[in-house]
Amino acid sequence: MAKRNGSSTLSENVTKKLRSDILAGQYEPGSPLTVSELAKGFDVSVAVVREALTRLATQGLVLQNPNYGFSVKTASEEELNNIIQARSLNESEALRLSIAHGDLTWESNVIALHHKLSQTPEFKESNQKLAVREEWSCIHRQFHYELIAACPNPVLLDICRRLWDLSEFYRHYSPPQQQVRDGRAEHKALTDAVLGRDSDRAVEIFKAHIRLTADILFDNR
Amino acid sequence: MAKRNGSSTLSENVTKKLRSDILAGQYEPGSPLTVSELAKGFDVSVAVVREALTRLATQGLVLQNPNYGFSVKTASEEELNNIIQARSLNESEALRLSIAHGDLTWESNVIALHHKLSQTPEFKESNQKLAVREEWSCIHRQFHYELIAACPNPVLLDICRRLWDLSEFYRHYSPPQQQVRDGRAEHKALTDAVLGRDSDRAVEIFKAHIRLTADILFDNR
DNA sequence: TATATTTACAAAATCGATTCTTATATATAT
DNA sequence: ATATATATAAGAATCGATTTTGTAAATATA
Repeated sequence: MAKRNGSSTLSENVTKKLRSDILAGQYEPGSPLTVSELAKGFDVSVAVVREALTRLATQGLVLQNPNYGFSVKTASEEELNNIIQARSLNESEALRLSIAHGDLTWESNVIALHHKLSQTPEFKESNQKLAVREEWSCIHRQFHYELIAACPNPVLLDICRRLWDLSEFYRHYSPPQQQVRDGRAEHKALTDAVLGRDSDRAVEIFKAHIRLTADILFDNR
Repeated sequence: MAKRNGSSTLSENVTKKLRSDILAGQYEPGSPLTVSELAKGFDVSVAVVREALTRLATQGLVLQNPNYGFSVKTASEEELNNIIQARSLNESEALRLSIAHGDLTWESNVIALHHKLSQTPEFKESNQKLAVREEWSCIHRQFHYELIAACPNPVLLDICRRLWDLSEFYRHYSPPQQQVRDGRAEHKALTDAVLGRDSDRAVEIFKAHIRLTADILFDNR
């Protein structure tokens, strides 16, 4: 850090790094984020870190208690359900609109990303336990985002993006998955429905897909 | 400003003031928000204003161009339509959930706020033109928020709150209304449907209500 | 004249230091 | 023993100054 490259700002860079660190599970949920410590770690001033934390707090990934400082967002099954419900609502609608408006280029991108996703391993063996690979995580996100990318409503897309971040948070922090389901089949079916312009079916599959994700995370049966 | 009261922070206060100023139409859409000027105006340091602007930028009321500064959000008919679409989706769902979960206290609050709203004049004559009264604006907001207050999903409610701010922005900045419709009848019908626990009807009225609001603002026929 | 380079300036971004808050520990009083 | 008051230290919030960036005017170059 400490040096600016091109036209970006330190605040922007620190915000991105901090966000991806939090989403990648670098910090425990609820653990304090001390401004001065982070500033030392990133080798920037407190103002920069403060601005980054303020951004993340407004987005809900970080909590802010006035005069008490910042902490990583906490996790609860109840909140995950609420996030899934909101995502289900907004991403389904975005998906419908995307299917209705997508052109050939969009179709091609969906196919390309589905292929990429299907060829990328989801887990890695590290220290006896399964860990989600960051690369897969990234492609998975791109795939889901591409599905709704043709939605012509940026306001809706922005909501979807933020809700995605919130669910992504849970993917890394929750108790380790008991079962490993085959997401590949679901992604394939979803892609087929989308390319076949079958909105109802695509939405149906999508809703089941994210519902199941939540269930597995907290091991509901 | 310059002095802190109780447990709140300067940043919080400035954020609130700035937000309500923007929503009340104090600044032109797209006009620059110079940090140092605002700091002088509020009698605080630049850091405080910067933090406030960062928050508002993350919420979409302010635009931020890296190394170029902040400006008030711009307004377009297209964006208003997108906001209305997102609001329609989220607030309708929140309304359904609220109607399904609301208890007696909630019912009473809805009745109380509807009464208050119905007894408050919407416009005031100032310099030949109609201006929205801030007091009405505030009660109107409270009324709509109370309708969905019993929704048990805070994530959804937060989305609704933000989208409300974005539409509120348009209420003050758009070209002056040609026609003055009677919102009272609509609010009455909406309240009746809600208290009668008729979700479908309530949502139907609500959607028409906000659709009409957008149409009038940009004078669509 | 048109284009490129330099300079000057205003405002943004960043910094390091100072002032406030809160929580904890210690002391004093009931 | 419990409650209240005081001291202290860690960290948040704020400040004013410094550095960097982008814009526009001025100058130089083709």
